[in-house]
Amino acid sequence: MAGAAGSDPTARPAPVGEAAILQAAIAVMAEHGYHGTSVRDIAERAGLSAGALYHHFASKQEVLATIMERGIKALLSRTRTALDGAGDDPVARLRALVEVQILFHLQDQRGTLLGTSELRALEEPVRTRHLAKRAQQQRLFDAVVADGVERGVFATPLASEASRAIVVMCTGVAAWFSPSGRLSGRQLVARYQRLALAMVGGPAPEDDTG
Amino acid sequence: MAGAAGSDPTARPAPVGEAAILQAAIAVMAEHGYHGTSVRDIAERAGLSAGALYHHFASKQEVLATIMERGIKALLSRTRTALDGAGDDPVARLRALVEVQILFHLQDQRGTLLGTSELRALEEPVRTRHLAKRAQQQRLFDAVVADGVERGVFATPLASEASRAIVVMCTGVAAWFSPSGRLSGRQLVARYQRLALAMVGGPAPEDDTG
Amino acid sequence: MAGAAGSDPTARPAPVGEAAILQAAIAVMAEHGYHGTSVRDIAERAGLSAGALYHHFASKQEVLATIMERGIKALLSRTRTALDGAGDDPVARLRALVEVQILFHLQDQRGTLLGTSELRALEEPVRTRHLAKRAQQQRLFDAVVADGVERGVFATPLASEASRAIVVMCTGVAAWFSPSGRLSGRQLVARYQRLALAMVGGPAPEDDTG
Amino acid sequence: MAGAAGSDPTARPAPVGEAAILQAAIAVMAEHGYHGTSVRDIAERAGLSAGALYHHFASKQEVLATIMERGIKALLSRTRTALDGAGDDPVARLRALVEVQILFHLQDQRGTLLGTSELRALEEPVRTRHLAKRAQQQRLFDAVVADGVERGVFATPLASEASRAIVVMCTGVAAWFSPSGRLSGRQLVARYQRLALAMVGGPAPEDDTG
DNA sequence: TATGAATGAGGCTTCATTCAT
DNA sequence: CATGAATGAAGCCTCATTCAT
Repeated sequence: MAGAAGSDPTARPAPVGEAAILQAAIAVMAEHGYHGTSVRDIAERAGLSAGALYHHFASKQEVLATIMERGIKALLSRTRTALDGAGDDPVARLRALVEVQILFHLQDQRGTLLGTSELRALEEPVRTRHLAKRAQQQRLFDAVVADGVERGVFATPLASEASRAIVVMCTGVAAWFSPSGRLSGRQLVARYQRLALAMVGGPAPEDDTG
Repeated sequence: MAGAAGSDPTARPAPVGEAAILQAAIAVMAEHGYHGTSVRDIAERAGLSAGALYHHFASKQEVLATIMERGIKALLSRTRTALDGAGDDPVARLRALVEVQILFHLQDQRGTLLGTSELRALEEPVRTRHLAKRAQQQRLFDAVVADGVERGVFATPLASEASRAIVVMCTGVAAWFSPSGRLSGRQLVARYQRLALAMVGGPAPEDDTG
Repeated sequence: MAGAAGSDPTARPAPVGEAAILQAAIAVMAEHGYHGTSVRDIAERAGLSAGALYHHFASKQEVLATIMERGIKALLSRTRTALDGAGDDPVARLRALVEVQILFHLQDQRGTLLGTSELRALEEPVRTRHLAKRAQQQRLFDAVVADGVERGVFATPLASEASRAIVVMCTGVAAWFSPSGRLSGRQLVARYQRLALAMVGGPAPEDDTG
Repeated sequence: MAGAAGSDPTARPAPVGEAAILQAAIAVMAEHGYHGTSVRDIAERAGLSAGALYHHFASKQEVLATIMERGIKALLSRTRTALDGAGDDPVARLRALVEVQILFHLQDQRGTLLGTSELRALEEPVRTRHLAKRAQQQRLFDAVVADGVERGVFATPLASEASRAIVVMCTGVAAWFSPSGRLSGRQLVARYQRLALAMVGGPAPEDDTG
């Protein structure tokens, strides 16, 4: 069994209980969607019976809500942390934003897919709360871009469109990126940083495209 | 009844039969997804009984397949037509691509949402065919960008990333655009054209942001 | 099959649809109670699948509500009709009340059992409505007894207790009466009429105990 | 905590273990019926977990059986004790029967409701044993009434109907009596004694209706 | 074509019961 | 004794699909 012996200190134990269910649900729901996934699908993948799932969550909907809430909270938190460590320069701040956005969505590709496609399956009031957090996240980008424009570092007349497009394109990587593909995650970050700077009319970087 | 009298020559008659079903299905499935939508939901919205739907389509899956196939074919066709009329200049060609991409997704916002989120619900072999068409569509963008780079009109070292990001961001408008919002469709086109040019390192345009 | 041939003109056709379901539900629920009866139990007894039941009723609860509402309405209606035909004499009126009460509960023993034991399973607001009708029914008895007392025909100082006890004892016959038992329904009516008159201190009748 | 300190010598300690479970089960089952009550409902109300309940009873059915058996035994025993203390006079004996019957059902209204409505949920062979005890109880009334008739103290020609009706009406008080209502238990006893005597054609009492 | 009843599978959830801790 | 996680059966209900009318 996975994680049975103590031989490999780096091996994570197979998740149990709540964690196993959430992980299974992310995997299955990302593939088939909320309505296309049955509680049995989730439970089977998590290694327990359908009924047992209800010892950890009150409903299938609560499973989705938990996934969505944790996901957006983690993204917001990591984004804020990145900004805190990025200093004052708008270029550095935008690059930090793109980096964390790309890395986050790559590490949690399936969660991201869920987050974008299953918003409609989220019931109120969780849905409204979730949308508010997404708007917060967008505003973090808006503020950096606006600040750069104000200080003359970014030259675009399309601050808000650029800001939204950057978020959209960074989120979009989750839909097509493959870890076994042509580019590594780090390379992708570098390229999208450059792309983002181009979109806001920032200074052209030295060659950093890996 | 809607569209009964011929008084208003611009009023489209209420669609019937197949057309009514497809229109209803797009509306309902865009909101709740394929698996979140029942045949009854579609039929009710189309104004007939669930059983009657089966006189027009063999299955719910066939309804989805029809929507998806028609959608991607129309997009490809309109894209090709736009390119045919755009002349030889890479800038004009890219602008034409962005224009048709944006306008198409705005005119059929719900169909676009379906196309991106319900690919997973499409069964083989339709799914593979659909993916091939999407790749064709992407390659039309890739070719224009690559051509521009080759001819020195576009300066980006990230041709393929930019090309994909342009498609992603244009498709993305369907998810947030509101006809009653700040920008008209035409203004949006102008701004996304400029944004796209910035992404590929094209020549900065005169001010055209509306 | 029941009702297949036209040979017996008195044979009622096997009920179908709604009627079959209600009849089946009364039978099964009277035996096992609302919560002890599954939708499948009802459907099987009615000769259809569990799913088909939902073409006729929105829920199991609606089946119960229909049974209960029809039952109490029929009882009230028959009671009022009986009073209308009973003339002015309190003795005749009380006898009419007892007669209809007994006959009704004998003809629909299982429905009566449901009505008394499954009130608790009835959800609001149907439950409150049902209780109001039951109170109306009781008041019809109360009025006859009070009138008899006022006019000196009944001698009891316990009008309201007697009135309630009469209703309780008449309703109670549904719980123990057997058509194959010692007494016929008509005999039972005669005896309970005499008993009721005794309870209100009415005039002793000639011998009418069958 | 309830009953924690010994300060109030009249306060009963909160029941624990078996007693708590039985008390909880009576309360919950009287309201929702056997099948409408889950083991969890009982356990929660008794203040323990569902699993713990199985340290005290082998099954939900055993809980019901225990309640029903203890109830009918107590009623029979108290009835016999009352008869033993009532002397030889049929009037006194019938009054004693009614008194104990009413008081018992008032003290244990919910248990009585269970006893009448959940007989059907009782499995064999407990059910048959229970019915036998109920018949015994009825026969105690039958015997007193028959004796009174034989000795010319009661004048009714409907001995067995009256006897059954008396039991039914006395049991029925559990369904409607409210301690906060118009009548006290003692008053109710007096009135039902008078009513019972009227039913058997016994001698009219002095006024004792409280 | 259209309907509405029917079906059998499957959906989410609850249940009585067991058992390791 | 008590807990809480687990299970397999079952409960209510919805679904996609079929078919007689």
